[in-house]
Amino acid sequence: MNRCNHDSETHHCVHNEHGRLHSKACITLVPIFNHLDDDKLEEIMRAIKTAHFDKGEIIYRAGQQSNSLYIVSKGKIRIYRLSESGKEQLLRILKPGDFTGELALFRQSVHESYAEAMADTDVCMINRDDLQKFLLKYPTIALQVLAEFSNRLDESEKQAARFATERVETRIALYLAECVEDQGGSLSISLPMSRKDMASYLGTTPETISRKLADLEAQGYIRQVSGRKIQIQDLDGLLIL
Amino acid sequence: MNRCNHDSETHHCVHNEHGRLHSKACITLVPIFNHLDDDKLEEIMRAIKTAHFDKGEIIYRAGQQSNSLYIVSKGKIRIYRLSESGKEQLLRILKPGDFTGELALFRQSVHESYAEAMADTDVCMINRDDLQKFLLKYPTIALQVLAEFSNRLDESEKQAARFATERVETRIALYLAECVEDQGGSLSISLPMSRKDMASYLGTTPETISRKLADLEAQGYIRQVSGRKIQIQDLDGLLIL
DNA sequence: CGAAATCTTGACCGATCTCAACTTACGTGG
DNA sequence: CCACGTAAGTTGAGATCGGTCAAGATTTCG
Repeated sequence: MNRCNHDSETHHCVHNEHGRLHSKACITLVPIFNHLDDDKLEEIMRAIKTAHFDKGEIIYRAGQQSNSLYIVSKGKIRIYRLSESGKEQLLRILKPGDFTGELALFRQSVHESYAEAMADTDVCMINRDDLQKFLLKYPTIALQVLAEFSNRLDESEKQAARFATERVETRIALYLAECVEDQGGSLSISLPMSRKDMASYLGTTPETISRKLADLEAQGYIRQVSGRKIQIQDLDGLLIL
Repeated sequence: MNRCNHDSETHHCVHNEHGRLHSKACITLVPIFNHLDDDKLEEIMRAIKTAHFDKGEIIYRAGQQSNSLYIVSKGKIRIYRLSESGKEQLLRILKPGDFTGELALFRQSVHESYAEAMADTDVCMINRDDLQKFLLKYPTIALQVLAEFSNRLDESEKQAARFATERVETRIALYLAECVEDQGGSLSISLPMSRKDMASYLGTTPETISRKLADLEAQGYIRQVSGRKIQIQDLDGLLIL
């Protein structure tokens, strides 16, 4: 399964011509670019390559040189870190339109995290030099990237502050609140990940997730419909735990 | 002590002309700008205002509109967050040359954190519109800001991953390792903050910090010289805790 | 030199992790 | 379409880490 040695991902299923088909759909998804006019989009699309990764494949790993920005056009990507002692923490899950690989792109450095395809996924890739060129040529893109980074930094600091100060039950409750979608009147959730990933994301264990969800249900805040389906019974209550 | 209502900080001790004196010294400290030639620096300095904050004053607080980028020219600034349940987490301490206020500047939004002068401090301020103007006019600045954001995001995610996966003792050990300075042969540390702040930064309590430092000393990894002075006896040992 | 703040230490308790058994859901091949 | 095997999720019991509260020691600074 270790077919991904250095650079393997850039050799893997890269289509340039055929990519042109996908890239438009892909790139217009991306907040960073979608303010641009067609000419500029066209220009950027010429620089884009696409690649496919099978479920379970590693797209990049910590320590590897970073060469491009990856934009998800289909599928899902798990971004995670390994801490000093080797334990894994799930940072986020990318959906179509999200991008990754930026961290290492703006410093002369290497990836700090791992990216793994959670399903068969297609990505659009822009290499470092082309991206820098576009950022200098069209500074509004840089402003969009700055805005995106700001959001992500805010997210990350918020998450860190929660780890530092909140109990597990509270972190779970806050996470549930973030997942809420209004389904015809009632507030419901469909969790985007397994208990194991949720535990990794929230800095706990699957067992504790199970127990705390059961507690929240017993206290009447939520109702567990099925494994990943949850109904919120008392959102305000959840938020003041 | 609640003299800082909305906007108070922008009215507080703003000097424009006299500021000109400080700004050059200040701005050349900042990695974001110091690649620029003198003409551009001059232009930027004209947009800079300076302000002074007394020890303990709040420079901005969460929920406030963000209007400018703050660059520390003298003193120290504590940046912290309040979590949902109201507990404080120390995010970082700014020294001269560091900047803050960026988060809210690149989105149309408000501060998420608090900034408090830890000593009498001078800051240089660039307001939002001027900054955007410079970023568009001199895209290399934007690239520098992107690099800085990348670093900060990396730091924040690393910190979050540590909270999520490492025990307190390990977090303390890793923090100590980051503070190490080579003092003529022997590795020594002088902690930049109180136990209380360190606890807030590392997501624990002052009591636990005391205890764990005592443990680390008992195990021969460190030697506590005085309150904030520590000698490292076994750095490798610390790092595999 | 003394008051106040900071830091340390102790005793206790609770939250959460670990390990293990058990149950449920899921995907595959017959 | 069902049976089976495996992965995922749940539950329980016990152990541990780290937090809380309180007392005592130390440092800081006026």
